[in-house]
Amino acid sequence: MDDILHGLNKAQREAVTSEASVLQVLAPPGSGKTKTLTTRVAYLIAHRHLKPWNIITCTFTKKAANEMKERLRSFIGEELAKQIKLGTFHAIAAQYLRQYGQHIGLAKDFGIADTSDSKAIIKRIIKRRDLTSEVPKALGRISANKCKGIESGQFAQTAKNVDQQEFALIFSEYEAELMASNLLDYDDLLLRCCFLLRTHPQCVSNVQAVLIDEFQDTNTVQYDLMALFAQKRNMITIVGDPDQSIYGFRHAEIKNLNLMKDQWPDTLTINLEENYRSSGAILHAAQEVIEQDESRPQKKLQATHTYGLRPVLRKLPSAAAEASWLVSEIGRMCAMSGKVLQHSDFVILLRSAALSREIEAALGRDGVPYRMVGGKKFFERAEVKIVVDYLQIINQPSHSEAVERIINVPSRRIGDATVKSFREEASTKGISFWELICGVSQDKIRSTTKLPAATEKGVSSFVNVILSGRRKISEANDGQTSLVDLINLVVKKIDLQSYLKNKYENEYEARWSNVEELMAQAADASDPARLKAMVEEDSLPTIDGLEQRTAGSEDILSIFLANIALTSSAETKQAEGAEPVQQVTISTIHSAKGLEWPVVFIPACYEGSIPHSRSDDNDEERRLLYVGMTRAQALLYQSCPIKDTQRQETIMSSYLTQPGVQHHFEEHGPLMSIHEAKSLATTLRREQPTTASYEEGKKDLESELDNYWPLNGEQPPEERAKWDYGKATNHVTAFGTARSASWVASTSVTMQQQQGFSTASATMKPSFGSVKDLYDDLLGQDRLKAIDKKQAEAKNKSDAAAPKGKKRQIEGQGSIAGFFNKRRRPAEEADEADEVRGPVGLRSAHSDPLRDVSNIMPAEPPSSLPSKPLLSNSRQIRTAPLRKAPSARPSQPDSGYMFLSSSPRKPDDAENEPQPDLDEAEQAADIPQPQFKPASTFHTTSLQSLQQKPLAHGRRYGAKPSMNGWANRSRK
DNA sequence: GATTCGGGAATTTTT
DNA sequence: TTCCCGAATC
Repeated sequence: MDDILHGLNKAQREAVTSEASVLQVLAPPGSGKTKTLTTRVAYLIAHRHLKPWNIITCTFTKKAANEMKERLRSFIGEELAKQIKLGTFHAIAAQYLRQYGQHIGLAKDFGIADTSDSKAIIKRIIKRRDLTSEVPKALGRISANKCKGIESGQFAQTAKNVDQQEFALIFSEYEAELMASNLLDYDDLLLRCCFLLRTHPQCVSNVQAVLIDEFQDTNTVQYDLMALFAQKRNMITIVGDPDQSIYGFRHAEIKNLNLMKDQWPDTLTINLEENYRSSGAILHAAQEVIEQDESRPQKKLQATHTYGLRPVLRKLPSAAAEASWLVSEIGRMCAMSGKVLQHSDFVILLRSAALSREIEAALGRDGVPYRMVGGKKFFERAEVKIVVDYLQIINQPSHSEAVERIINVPSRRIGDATVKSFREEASTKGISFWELICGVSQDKIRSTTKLPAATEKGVSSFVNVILSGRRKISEANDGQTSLVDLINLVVKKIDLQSYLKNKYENEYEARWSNVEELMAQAADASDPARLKAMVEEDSLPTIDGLEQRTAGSEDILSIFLANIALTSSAETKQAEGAEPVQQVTISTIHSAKGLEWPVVFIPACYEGSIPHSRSDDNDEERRLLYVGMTRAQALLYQSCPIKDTQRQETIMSSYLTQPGVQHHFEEHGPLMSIHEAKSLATTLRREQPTTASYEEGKKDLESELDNYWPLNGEQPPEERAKWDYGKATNHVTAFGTARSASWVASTSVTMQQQQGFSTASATMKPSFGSVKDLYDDLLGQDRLKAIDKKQAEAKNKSDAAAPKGKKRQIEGQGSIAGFFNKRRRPAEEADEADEVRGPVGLRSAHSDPLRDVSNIMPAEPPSSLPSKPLLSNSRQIRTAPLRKAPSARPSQPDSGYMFLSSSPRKPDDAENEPQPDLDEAEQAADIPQPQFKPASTFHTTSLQSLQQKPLAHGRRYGAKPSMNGWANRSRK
């Protein structure tokens, strides 16, 4: 008992051990939700003597399911853990349908239609009927209805206006086509399972407990399914957080929380309130954002960490600049943190996967290893999909979608027209597409479709591939089924290698390695031990008097394919004993849910991206940003290019420009003094960096500061010089100066402020300028030369060795002088720019800030103090007022930086606040926290596989984003 | 007449 | 990458 409960706080413990039959655990991000749920499962088994195979646990993503499985394994051991029915709603539903589907007239080998199948079907219906509906809209509408449990017949009866009737037609034809191909779409899996459990409650008569993760994301059908799973004993535990509801587009119903209370009036609700993940500064900022939603009930959120480093909100000239800044910050943080941070500690969270382009390119340029999660999935990559489609058809030839998709891949001179004719013929003859072409090629059917000789040959070669595949399976039935052999057969028969070589030329290797990856996975799945485990895991407990169809080894292909359809991520298993690959993660915010990283970047924070222009639920977009922000443990970066990818001016996301938000952010990356590096390590519960390791890390750094890109989002001088040559005068009149080297010149802020009134930076607090001035001056005068000197030395050194990352080195800067001039203009040189800069009013007050600090320090801290505690009745950690700073600012640069960055706690705290400080953080450190293990839990792109298999072709993380396809474009 | 090929445009989030 | 269009090609 103690073992299991060890390390839980009071509320978590209460939730885990609760006697309540129906239990809701509501919990903010980072409060150990999933941990609580997992522990409860273990507790139910160990102390309530529930049988693992009678417990159903549903998650929303495969990833979450795997995480939980992993954790359970360490809790109750491999044996027990694998017997728990744990998976996504869809996976569990599919399991029930495979085993009991015959009771509702479902064929055993039903296929699962993925989105592209569904789209293709709808598209065809619309074309055939000459309708005006748009495919994605129709699909969404179909899904919306299905999620609410409305079937096509029902809808047709209530359809009134033309629009509804047209949709009713699409809906019912869509259903008919699925049926004809023996396919279930994602919604069908849930719906049919509901139907099964309603009509045959015996199927779940064994179920003792049902647990649901991320309950706020359930839709109506999933809710029903949950209730049906639990119908015998009504033992339900859910965990969730309405603030993290980001699946409205998938018809999630937050109402389900209340519905549950209505349905089971004795539902017990337990709130978890303590956040163990993020630094106080990050929580404050995130809280400020989520509280903009006024319809939202107030909630407690208690930070357990120190305030830490303030989040960063950075402006940059363009998406490309943003990407390159981001990559340089990753490098800088790795170096400046005294070895506390490494690549795998960073994640880049995107609103949409398409935003990854520039970032992948920038990472590639600097040779930073990365992997992409979400976005294009492994099994949807064209070359993989081809093979998978062949397998689908071999497994189940009635899968007409797949047939149509690849009958002409590689080209067999079977074009759209032929396909269309076949399709129509098949439907008039009442047979499937496959049956038709099979008959035609064997001269058993006289086709009405006229075929040229070449096409006819193409058809029979296609049929041949499928038939030999099927033969292979039936032969293998008595011996060993080998998926790998099957794949090899397909690959050979269609000569996939030549096809890929032709089509992708220089990308061929990467493509082919994806196919190899698929084979590796197939090999993995057909390993006898693994196969046995798979079949076992896939089986439900037997129930007396209920006929069950069991999976045999001949079903390995079915199971393999079903797994593919229900898998968002193909995890590449880490080779045992191998060093985990250190790589940065790129992910969509949606896919990052439930996970955490030490450092989080959220780029492209502008209107249209987040909130997304296509979204109609502003609150959900805000929650999405909140989810993104709260993934961060120690450091959060948000950024906004002032021009988007189309070079259009952007407006910063309104969530970040609301009054009260901006002062939670720093305008540039942290200075990362050794003190800050130590505090970072504390938040992460890692070993403190030593002075030696800190200095060591900095050695090879090009710049110790986030100072290359001007804070106002303009181009840095060098880049401007490139682009604006000859147009400089315009800029002088419009912006004050073309040389807006705001990053270092002591006076640049003056200019920025003037500019601020006419640009987005108007939200900037004027007083903040002086702080920045001081910052700049310190840099300029005290530290700068030393830094540069060291850098120049380092540079000389590294020049001798092979220089890495030369992207920002400036041409003709062989001399150190050139380096100084261009990279870090010393303050005295910057003065000459003043003339162009105009009024210097503000500047006069602190022309010598080093001597006269008190003059420029505002009486009250301008911006760094959160306006209010997160909640009035909770103990909060605050930053110290800056006013203490002058005295705290001795001549040693280090402490000066410390104070400027305003992140570490100040002596004031001790007097004013009951401080949950280091001591408490250390207490918290005793609590074992959910540790995310990126390398083993994530989908890995082929880029990783490229790295793991030493590449034959010498291109690792190449100079271009080789996998996202955009590379095609730049290829001539 | 059908197929292929090239160029240009658009691309939310997930099971 | 996919989709669409129109022109070149079989």
